[in-house]
Amino acid sequence: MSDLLERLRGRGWRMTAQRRVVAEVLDGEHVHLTADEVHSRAVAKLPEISRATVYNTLGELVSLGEVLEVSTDKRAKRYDPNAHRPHHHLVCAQCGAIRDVHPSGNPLADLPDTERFGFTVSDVEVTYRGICPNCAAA
Amino acid sequence: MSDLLERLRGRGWRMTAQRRVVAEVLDGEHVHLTADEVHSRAVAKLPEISRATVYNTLGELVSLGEVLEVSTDKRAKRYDPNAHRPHHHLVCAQCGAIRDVHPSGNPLADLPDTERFGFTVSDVEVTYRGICPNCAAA
DNA sequence: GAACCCTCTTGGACTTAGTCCAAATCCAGC
DNA sequence: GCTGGATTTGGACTAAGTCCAAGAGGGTTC
Repeated sequence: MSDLLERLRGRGWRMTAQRRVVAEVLDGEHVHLTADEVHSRAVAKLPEISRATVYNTLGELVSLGEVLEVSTDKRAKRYDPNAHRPHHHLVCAQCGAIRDVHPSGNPLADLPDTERFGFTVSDVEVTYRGICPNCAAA
Repeated sequence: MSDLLERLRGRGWRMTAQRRVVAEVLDGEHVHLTADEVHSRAVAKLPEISRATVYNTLGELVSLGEVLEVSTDKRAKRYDPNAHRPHHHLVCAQCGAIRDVHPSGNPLADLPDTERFGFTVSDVEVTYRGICPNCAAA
């Protein structure tokens, strides 16, 4: 993730302790954290970091394309540090667990021109829903 | 939509003025309304209906499978009365407009067993993102 | 067609997720 | 080291939705 810090510096980011911590948290575990989870992990490393800063930094990372926002219909948005490898999500309808998956086809190709209504379509987001092995066993 | 009312009665629903109004609102315009928009349209027909009732009724319709919850990453969930014809959504990244679309392939088939991690996958939700003609012109 | 039971509705308080802002802080270039 | 302007802070605020106890009103029964 020092790569990430480099890239950010290259884009004119002023490097602060807070931003470094947020980046470290995202890099540390490749799970899909909510903003609040990022915040509490960040507080563990830098007690005086504020919620507002975490939101700011996450927002900036998203608009730079370094991190993806995922909204599987749960309450809170989640942040996915795996932005550079395109992938989709598999969500357990019961416990909310999320896994990254890599399907074979390209769903963009499945949308014929007649179904585009003049839109310039640039992106697809696919969410598979089902029951995870844990919940199925219970 | 009297069909819908029939189906609901058949499932043991007590038919009240409030529920009828919510069903009418959803049937009236085939757009994707937020709960609040449903509420304000319902108030126009039945001034004393409360927000809690609208939320309750929408939740019941969703769990009966008569209406779909759509969460394109905007703030609020939207409700899609078109639950009986499977379809996906095309969302304008700028103005948030939503259109129903019917792609050709079946994305479920694109997820190989090796990418299912033991999940019992039952559903896919596909959201295409782009810029609508209106916003592109502006 | 009156009475009753039980489901629905109400409205207001509460929760959760996130945004905003003015004042204080602190990075980076000189 | 100083300084200017970008960042951070924390607390108030907003939006969306949930919860609950009390009251209302469907529909069934006689």
